[in-house]
Amino acid sequence: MSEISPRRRVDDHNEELRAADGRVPGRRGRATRQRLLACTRDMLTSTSYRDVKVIDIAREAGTSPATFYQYFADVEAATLVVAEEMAQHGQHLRVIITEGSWAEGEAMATALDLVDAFLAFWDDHRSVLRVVDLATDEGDGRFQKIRVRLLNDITTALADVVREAQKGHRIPTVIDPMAEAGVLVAMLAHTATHQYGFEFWGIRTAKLRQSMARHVSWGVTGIIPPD
Amino acid sequence: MSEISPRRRVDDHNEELRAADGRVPGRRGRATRQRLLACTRDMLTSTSYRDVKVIDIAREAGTSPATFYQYFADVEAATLVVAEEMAQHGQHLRVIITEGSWAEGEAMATALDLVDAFLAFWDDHRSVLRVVDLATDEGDGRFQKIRVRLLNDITTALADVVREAQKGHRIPTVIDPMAEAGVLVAMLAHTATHQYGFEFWGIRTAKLRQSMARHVSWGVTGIIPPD
DNA sequence: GCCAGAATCTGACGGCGTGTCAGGGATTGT
DNA sequence: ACAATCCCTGACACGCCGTCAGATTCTGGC
Repeated sequence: MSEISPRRRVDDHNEELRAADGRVPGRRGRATRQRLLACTRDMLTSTSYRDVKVIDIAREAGTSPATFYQYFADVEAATLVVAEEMAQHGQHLRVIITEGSWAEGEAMATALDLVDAFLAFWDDHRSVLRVVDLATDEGDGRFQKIRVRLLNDITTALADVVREAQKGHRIPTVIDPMAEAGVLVAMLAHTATHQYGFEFWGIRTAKLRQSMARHVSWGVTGIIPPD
Repeated sequence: MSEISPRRRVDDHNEELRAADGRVPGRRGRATRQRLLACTRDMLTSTSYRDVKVIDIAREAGTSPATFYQYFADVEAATLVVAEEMAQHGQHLRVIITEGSWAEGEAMATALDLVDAFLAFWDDHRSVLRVVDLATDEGDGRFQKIRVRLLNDITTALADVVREAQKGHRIPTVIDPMAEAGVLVAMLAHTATHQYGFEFWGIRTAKLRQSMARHVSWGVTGIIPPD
């Protein structure tokens, strides 16, 4: 049938994009693709994951289901791209850890910055993050990869701070820096995900923020924060 | 059409069970219902949540889709019952907190017991728990209720320990006991959920266990655990 | 054991979403 | 203006959903 075009140049973005039939999409095609991605993101926030239908995304984007399949194999494939974009935006969290001061008297403030950034980021991307979490947990390697890309930088950055504290003998060496950092990230991620649930049963976010920052600060420096 | 039977006696279980047409199911009916529930549980563990179909559950249970709808409105309704059963089984986690000793020198051991019980419980029920998490996060009140029933007892039990430590001035009173307990439970829950993910990228469960127990122990008693 | 009546199950059907073509518009370069 | 290329969609076969009416199985009284 249709032979693969020998022209494989992509002078456009970073990746080699392909439509279902092997074409390299042009300007109009890429615009449609972006529109579909945006609508996927919207559907994800307004609809239960189980009920996100190709036909709805297409309708919302003012196009037909067949067009959707030109660019994505299924809803999951589109979601994957949306998740990838989100992970890109998460890189700034790392900077807070590496640039901030973890010295005595300043660690708590840095920890609070980190907590705030976490809560804000999770709030902005909650709908995508919950799907990433679910799919990762179900063993989907592609989503797991994204989740790792997002969290690994943060975890290793925190682990570095732990190692520093271990050099100063403020944290026992039996503690594994990566495990310690991972546990802290887990705490941040889960609390951020269920922020609203906590509020719902009477716990104020301000108080959560304080408890979290306290654990982060102590966990990575070994110094008990001042009251 | 069919009037509701005036016989409302239920001398059987705790709840008033009704089939789709208002009947009170007898022995055979209840057995079928249980079979469908078991198969729902199985499908949930072997299939991505999005892809759990009524037709598959029915086939697995050796019956027809129409029979499924006799007992449940949809897959979600059956999942809800499965989740409720799971929450019942989680009550034993509370006992570890209330019965265990949080005295200096013993708190770390109690914390380790709690962590182990958490990891084991989450491992047993991972597939149901991830759906509960997703649905809760999507704003489904029924699943949220179950989640609360499961976690609230644990959280309040931990909060009580925190309050005790505050009386002894080992934890500053600016800390909100429920917030502190909630954060610790979040840490336990999230780490337990993604246990395999951690292993996958080189962090041993034994080390996670240690870091978590350390945070729990310090968080509720204010005492830095011995190395 | 037999039968009426209740309890339970299921075949069949209309409706809707999926995923795939082939073919028809739209856009671009010349 | 006219190809050549790019992009979109109508139409279709398939599969699952959710609901009946009616068939099948069970139960208690005789």
